[in-house]
Amino acid sequence: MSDESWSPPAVLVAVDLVILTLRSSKLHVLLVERGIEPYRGIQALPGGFLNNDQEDIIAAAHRELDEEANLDGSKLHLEQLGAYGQPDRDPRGRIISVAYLAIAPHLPEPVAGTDAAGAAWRPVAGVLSGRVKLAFDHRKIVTDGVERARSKLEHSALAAAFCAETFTISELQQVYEAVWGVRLDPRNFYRKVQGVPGFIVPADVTRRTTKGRPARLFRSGPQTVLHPPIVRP
Amino acid sequence: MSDESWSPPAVLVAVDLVILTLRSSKLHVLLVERGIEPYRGIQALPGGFLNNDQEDIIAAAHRELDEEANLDGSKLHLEQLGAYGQPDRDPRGRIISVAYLAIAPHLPEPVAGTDAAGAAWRPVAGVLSGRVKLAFDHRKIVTDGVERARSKLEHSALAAAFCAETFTISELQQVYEAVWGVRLDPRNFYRKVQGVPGFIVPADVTRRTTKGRPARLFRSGPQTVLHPPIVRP
DNA sequence: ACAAAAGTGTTCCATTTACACCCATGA
DNA sequence: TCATGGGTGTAAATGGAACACTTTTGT
Repeated sequence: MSDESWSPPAVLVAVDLVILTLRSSKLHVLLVERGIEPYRGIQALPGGFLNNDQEDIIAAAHRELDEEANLDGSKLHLEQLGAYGQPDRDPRGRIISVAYLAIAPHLPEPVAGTDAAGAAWRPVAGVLSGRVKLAFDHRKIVTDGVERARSKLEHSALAAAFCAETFTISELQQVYEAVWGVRLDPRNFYRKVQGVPGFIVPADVTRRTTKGRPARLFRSGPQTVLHPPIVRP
Repeated sequence: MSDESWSPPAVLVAVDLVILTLRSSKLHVLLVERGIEPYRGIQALPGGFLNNDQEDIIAAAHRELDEEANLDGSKLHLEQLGAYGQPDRDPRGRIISVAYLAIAPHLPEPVAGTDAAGAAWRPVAGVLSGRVKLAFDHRKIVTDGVERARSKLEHSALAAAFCAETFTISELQQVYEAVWGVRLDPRNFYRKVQGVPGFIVPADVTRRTTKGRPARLFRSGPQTVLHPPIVRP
């Protein structure tokens, strides 16, 4: 404390990404297989170190999103989860990771093309249950990310980030059902969502059709906080 | 990326504390006057650098809580707010700050004795409105901390952390009113709080008295998440 | 015509709100 | 006995859950 020659320790800062999306109505997270030690061959979150000491942390998150997941970060939802800094979390030394939560829309493309070895969408259920082993403290980070997403569906317009630019109300319902892991009544959901001013706005008279009566299309509205909220059952 | 000799940049990591408490039924935050440049003489959050490269971040927060605010960290609520890492946030160079939110009970003691120059409880209203100037990005951090507290009052037992070991229901109500900045009906609040199983439990038949009918005393219950929640009006 | 999904109306029930009222104590 | 805050009862308003029912399309 009173040591004049003392100077604060410098540490390495990494960024890790919890990228969630919906595939066949199930919640998935993007994982990569580690190509180097430690945890070589084990699944891990995409991420990496800051590029230089002038790079903003969220800019590094955007960059990794592009490099490792081939996703245009400027378009999708990205928010900070927090800092993970247990001294022993990385055997290479003191590394503090700032984790981010990203939500990717369900794109028609088959898989995310990436330069990282073996990047793949994995069902979140397998990760949370512990059936999929993760490197470092990444399972804890995924758990926190999923809980954040679950919580934010209630009070924010986050659900729309899982959808394409335009979407039907039942597509939106599938987001809530997949993330929360519950079944919702389509009729009540329909009105509840419509009853939140500014959450979703009608997109033209356009309609899309698969089977049954075509649904109206909507796009994300101006409101980011939901009044009233869509509450979990 | 493909540069073999590249190594990640090391940065300095600091911890900043948003310590909230209630004084005369108003929400206050602990600020210190900076004794050195940059921002000498300006109000700032208590905080400091990691002690060494083995110190856990939350341990550093506990230590600063003790050093700068003379508060026993083991007893009060402490949770991470997030990492603040804009490259230009500190003119001395690249410093990433991990911010924590702490809730201190309203102690009978006059002021928190501290070794930092001019530590004092300041009304949060003055800080949020911009009337009190803060160093670095600390105003943003306080804003985030207060919003976190407001939000967590709804779904968690955080409010009890503002109170002494035992408290009356109307004291608990004052917490909600001060943090949310609203008036609540005492009669409905009384029942609503009692209707959440495990939130508060009766403490003996003991009672305290000032004016009017003495109130029953309660202590914090085992439940940390509130079912049903206490919702903001 | 039928299946399937979209969208509407309505009933029932739990929760919330507003407020009248009673209780226990100090001065 | 009066003022003051603690605590209870209750009726009206609100909002959510459940579900019957109508609409619009493809086959």
